[in-house]
Formats: sequence, structure tokens, C-alpha cells
Amino acid sequence: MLEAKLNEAALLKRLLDAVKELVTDANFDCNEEGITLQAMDNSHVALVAVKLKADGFQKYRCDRPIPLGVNLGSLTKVLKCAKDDDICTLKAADDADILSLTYQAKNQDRIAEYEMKLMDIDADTLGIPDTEYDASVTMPSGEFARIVRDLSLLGESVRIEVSKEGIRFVSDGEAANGNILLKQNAEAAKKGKKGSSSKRKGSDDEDDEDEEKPDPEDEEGAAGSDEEVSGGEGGKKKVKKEKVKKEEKDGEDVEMANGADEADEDEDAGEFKPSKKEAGSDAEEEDDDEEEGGSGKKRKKAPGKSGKPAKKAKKGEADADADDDFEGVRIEMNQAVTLTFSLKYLVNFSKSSALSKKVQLMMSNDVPLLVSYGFNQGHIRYYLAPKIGDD
Amino acid sequence: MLEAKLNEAALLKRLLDAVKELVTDANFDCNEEGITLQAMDNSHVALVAVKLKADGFQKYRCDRPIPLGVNLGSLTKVLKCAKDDDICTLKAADDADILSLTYQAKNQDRIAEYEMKLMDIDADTLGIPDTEYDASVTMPSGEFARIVRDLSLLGESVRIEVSKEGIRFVSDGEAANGNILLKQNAEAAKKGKKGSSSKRKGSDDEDDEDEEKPDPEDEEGAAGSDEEVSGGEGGKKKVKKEKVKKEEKDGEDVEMANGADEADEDEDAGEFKPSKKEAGSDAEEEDDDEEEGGSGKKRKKAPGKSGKPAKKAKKGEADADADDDFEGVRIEMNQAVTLTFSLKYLVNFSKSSALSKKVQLMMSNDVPLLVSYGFNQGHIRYYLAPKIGDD
DNA sequence: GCACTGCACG
DNA sequence: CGTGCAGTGC
Repeated sequence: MLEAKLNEAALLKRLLDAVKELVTDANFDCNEEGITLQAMDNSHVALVAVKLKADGFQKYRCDRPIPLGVNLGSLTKVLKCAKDDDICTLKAADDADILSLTYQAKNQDRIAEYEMKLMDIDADTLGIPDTEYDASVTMPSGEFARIVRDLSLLGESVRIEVSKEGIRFVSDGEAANGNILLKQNAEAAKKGKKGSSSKRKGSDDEDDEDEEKPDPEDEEGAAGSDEEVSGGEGGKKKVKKEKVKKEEKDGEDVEMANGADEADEDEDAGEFKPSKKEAGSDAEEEDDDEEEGGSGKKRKKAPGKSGKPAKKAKKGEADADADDDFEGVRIEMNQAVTLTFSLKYLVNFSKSSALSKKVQLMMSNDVPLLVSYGFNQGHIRYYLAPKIGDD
Repeated sequence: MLEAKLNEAALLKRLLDAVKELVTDANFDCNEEGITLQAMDNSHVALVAVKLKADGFQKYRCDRPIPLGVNLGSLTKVLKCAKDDDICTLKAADDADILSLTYQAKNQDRIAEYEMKLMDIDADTLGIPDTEYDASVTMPSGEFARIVRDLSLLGESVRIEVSKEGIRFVSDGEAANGNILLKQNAEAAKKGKKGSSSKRKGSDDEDDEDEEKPDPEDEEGAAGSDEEVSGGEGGKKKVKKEKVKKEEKDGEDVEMANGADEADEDEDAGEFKPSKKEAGSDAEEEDDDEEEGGSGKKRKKAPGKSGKPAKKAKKGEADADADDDFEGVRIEMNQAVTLTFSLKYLVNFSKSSALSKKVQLMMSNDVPLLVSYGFNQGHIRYYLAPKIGDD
């Protein structure tokens, strides 16, 4: 039985607005740790991962893992019936094919109940490769949205170049070329709000639950992250373990083609290859890593990139952006990275701006880009394989 | 070499929004006086003329005349990448086939550079007949836009009747007829802000550079109008010289079919006939008038209509609307005029409302309507031949 | 290939 | 609420 009480329906509404264009149906996987959703987009090029932590709810109870197969269009409609500040309670029986949503006005004088049919969705939930990234850029989410929207007018893809200079977005189109350079704000380097100098790690990614160790300084560290990061706080915030394990889900992991860490299939950059749980062979690849959670770093297969001293990534905070009021651009990198991506997807990702004032881009050469928006209760992350060649 | 720095990208953005639906490609003709664009619409029924004065730029330099052949769709896209208040710099080498646009945030923390391919456009730039108009109506641009949009729902064309009574827009549609009468505001007559009674002329048209004589009382008189109008200030503001010469452009003038002044080809009301510069014969027609600028009145070919004592038209002001805060409808006329126009085009013209709070309609029987929006740095004008008969 | 309708964004 | 863009149908 699931019962999850959310203080503001707005969060769910925004999440669905962000995801519904990318995916039509998906499982909301509920377990005692919270609710996660993972899905590939319809053309299997991008991957979305949403996490809502149990302790972010006003009340949360989930006796045993339940996958709620939802048509996102339907859920969006139902959520439109909620006011932004309604208290929203989700309920489902263990065996249910129905999800109940209750909207309760804060002033108690209105209660609305909706019931939505659930569906059986083939869980092509996936194991997300645990990757270390060579570059992490944190910037205002609105700015990111604006840039990719702008460049999408000119061409199909954007080359993102991260260097000491800053981050540059370049698009070559038929009729026009464009390039936008954002320099790292000077203050970004010294803004050691969380202790170590520029290492504030300032990411919205609060690292997946099993890999990070809660960082006390972090506001959201309290949110119950139980994963440990590789380096001490000194290093650049490189995500040590981006591989999201298929927690509680056994055997359903899918291999991301570009997740270079486990298998060096960098050539697959063009598209993720989700393996259904039924595809035992593929699943195995990831499964071995699945169960270990406590000790961080597991699964860091691409050690070469982690050469730099990883600082104690103070990730762990879903609300990196929430707590970090720094307005500018922060870049943390071990080496320069240049990658090319489809703008169509980035534009889509950038719809999540409503969820966070900041966005974090994590990149390594030949590895899928991670675009991460963190908020108090969790995060939404997108993975997008780079284009190969430089088309 | 051209380098033009505009303090607000918004101006260019609005200009392109206004023009791009009418014309797909056009030359931006740059010379030391500024930048002009003249083009017929795709079906050669309407004509647009845009002027941006050199002194309206924060910085302007143009060593020698350069025509920049631009695809307006592409330029629109590139301009969408600018924020309204970005400082926008246009650059082009003399021989260039590339236009560079740089957007600089006012706060300096972002610099975006775009390069757009230019094209060779057959300069069917045209000489715009210098017409005296029998009636001039200045009204809020939003009101004009609303009226033509409304009437376009009912029918294809509108009959515009200007009389002492006011200005009336009449549309007869299949299912319904409509007519809207705007009376001249009483105050318009006495609002002798500039000296003579209602003659404030309040037009957005600041008359092309060489034809007007600056009128001291006019706020925008300073804008450098050097033409004199026929009558003394007492008369109605009739535009004495609407013929836009092809400044700096030699031989490229085209004759507007309906420009009745030179040749009395009123029968051509249906469509403009642009003559390429190659068409030497046509060009000559207008060229003779081209060079005289200082002494007003030149080129007043249709004296018959100027029978009334034309008041000193205080045109010359590009920012007629800018300086004229008068909110109502002002009519200045020598004789009643009734003309019928295609609403489709008027609706299109009215997209320029973003550029000016006021619009000026200039009409004479059987002559193309001039719809003029003035702003601080210049103007945008549209010419539309009347429908013949009363269909 | 063009036009119309629906969806999404500002 | 209005405008623009994309997808579908004719």
C-alpha cells in the first residue's frame, strides 16, 4: 500500500509538465525510500530519471515496492485539477490498477478526489551508468533554457565546449551560426559557502541515494542521503557515481549505450540501448553492480577520468540550487570537454526550469551528458548521448 | 565596412516582426546616412520602406554604401536570440557575404555572436513617388490594428472614407457588414502645440531626409527634416513629398505604378510596378527629382490636389508619435477621400504597432495609401495601391 | 505540396 | 489569451 502526502501539488504538476513531452507512459516506482521514475524517451535517445525522496513528503508510507504504470497525459490532466498549493495525497493498493489522488485545500474547505486507471508498463527501467564527469557547470536554469531555445532556431545541434575560459555553446546552422560564451563568474571560485573553496559542488544533483554519504553542511544533506562520495570535500565536484542503480527493482536494469564506465561502448553514443528486464543478458551487465549501495564509488569504471583529486562532492543535496543562491555560472572541471548534442532534446530538458533556478550540466568526452535539476525533495535528471562525429 | 551599434535590440526585432510576413528577402542598404530597406511584398502589391537614421545609433560607421542582402526569416531567427535590451552591434565588411550580429547584455556578463549568411538580392529598390496627399489621418496605432483585424473577419476589403466628419472604415462581407467611424477629437483642432491650430501635423512620418524642412516648433523638427511644405503653417498637413528617393543608390529607383504625381497612371492602382535599376527608363522618371533635397516642394507634381492652402506640414519628424502624446484622432485634409483597400495587407501593416503608438494614414484618390509609423530613429512606411472599382 | 487543426509557449 | 510551430489531412 502506498500513501504519499505532498505539501504542494505544484511540484508534481511541474514534474509532469517537464516529462510528459518526452515520455508518454512510465512507471512510478514506489518503495520505502521514495518514488522514482525512469524512462527513455519515445525514440530511446534520452533518458529521464526523477526522484522524490520519502522524507520530502509530509507523510510517506510504502509497505512494499509498487510500480505504478501511468499514462503521463492522463496524469497531467488529473493534476491540472489541483491548485498549486493544494495538499496532494497519492494512494494505491499493493495490487491496484488504480491510483487515487486527493487534493485538499490548505484551508481545509475543499477536498477533491480523483482516481486514475493504471496500466501495466513493461519496465524498461534502466541502470544508469555510474560515471565520473570531467566537467560540471552550474548555471541559472533560465539562462540554459534561453540559450538552447535560441540556438535551436539556427540549427539542429549544439557543440558545448567547457574550458577554463568558461562554457561556450556553438551552433552552426544553414543560414546562420551562433555562439554564446558564458564566463565563470569570478566570485564562483571563492564562494566556498560549504567549506572548501570553490568546491561547493553546487550541484543540484544530490547523487542517488545509495551512493552518496550525506554531507552535513548541505542543507539537504539532512534529507537523508545515504551515499558517500568519492573524494573529500577539497576536489572539484565531479560526480563519482552517476549510475543510478535500479534500486528495489531487480533485473530491470538497462544499459545506457554511452555509459562508458562499465562497457567501453563509446561508439554507441548515438542512442541509449535500454534492455528490458526480459533481456536477461543485457540486464546482467548492470545487475552485478546493482545491489551494492552503501560504499560509494562502486561501479566507477572509467577511472582514467577521475585522475584529479575528487573533492568530497557535497552532492547529496537535491536542493543544491535551492540552497545555493549564487546567481552566476560555476564551472568545475578536470579537463576541457567538447561535446555535441541534439538541441531538440536539450530544449525539452530545459522545460524543467520551473523546478529549479539552477541547472547542472555534467560532461565527459564520449559519455552522455547529464542535465540535472535539483529541488528540495529530489531531482529530475536527463541523460543525453552526444552526437558522434561533429555533425 | 559597416558597424552599427544599437542600444536596444528590441527595435530591430520589432521591425523584422513587422516586415517579415510581407517580404522574404530584402536589401538593407547601408550608407553614411543610415540604413534603409525598401521592398515590394511577394505579390508586388504593397511596398515597405524602412529607414534607420545613422544618428539614431549609439555608434554608426559606414565607409561606403553597402547593400546587405538578407533573408528576413533568417534574420528574424537570429534576432530572436537577442534579448530586448541587449546592445546589438551589426558588422559587415565591404565585400562581405556575412553579417555579424553581436549581442551584449547590459550587465556585460554574456556575449553572444551570430553570423548570418548574406545573399545577392536583385535590387528592385524603388523610387517612391513623391505624392501630395489630400488627407492625412493620425490615430493610435493600436486602434488602427484593431479596426482592420475586426473588419478582416467580415470581408476581404475595407473602404476608407475620410471627410470632415471623421474617418470611416466600411467593410461589406458575405455574412455581415461593418463600419467604424472615428471622429476627429475636438481637441485635435485646437491642440496647437506647435503653433498653428490643428496643424500639428502629428505624423509619424518624418519625411524622408531630403525633402522636409525642419519645423522648429516640432519636437522632431530637430530630427533633420529639410523640406518645406506647400502652404504656410495654417494649412492641413499634407505630405508634400512622399517620394522616397533612392538615396545613395544610383539608378535603382523604381516607379510605383500608382504614384500619380509624375505620371498620371492612376489606372495602375492595382499593383506597384517596380522597375529594377537595370530598367533605366523607368528609373529615370524619378531620378530627376532625386538630388534636390534642401528646398522643399520639389517634386510636388500633383499640384491640383494641393489647392487648399497646405499648412506648414510639420512633418519631418520621425518621432511624430514619440513627441506627439496626443491620444486621439487627428485629421488634416484638403478634400474628402474614399478609397478601398485589401484588408489582408492592412492587417499585415498594422503589425508595426509595436514600433509606435501612433500611425498616420495618408490618402489621395487613386493613389496608393501610405501607412506610416514613426519612431525615434526612423520610420517604417507601407504603400498600398487602392482597389479599383469598389470590390 | 498546401491548408487546417491542435498543441505548446510567451 | 493570443501567437507560433508542428503534425495530419486533403
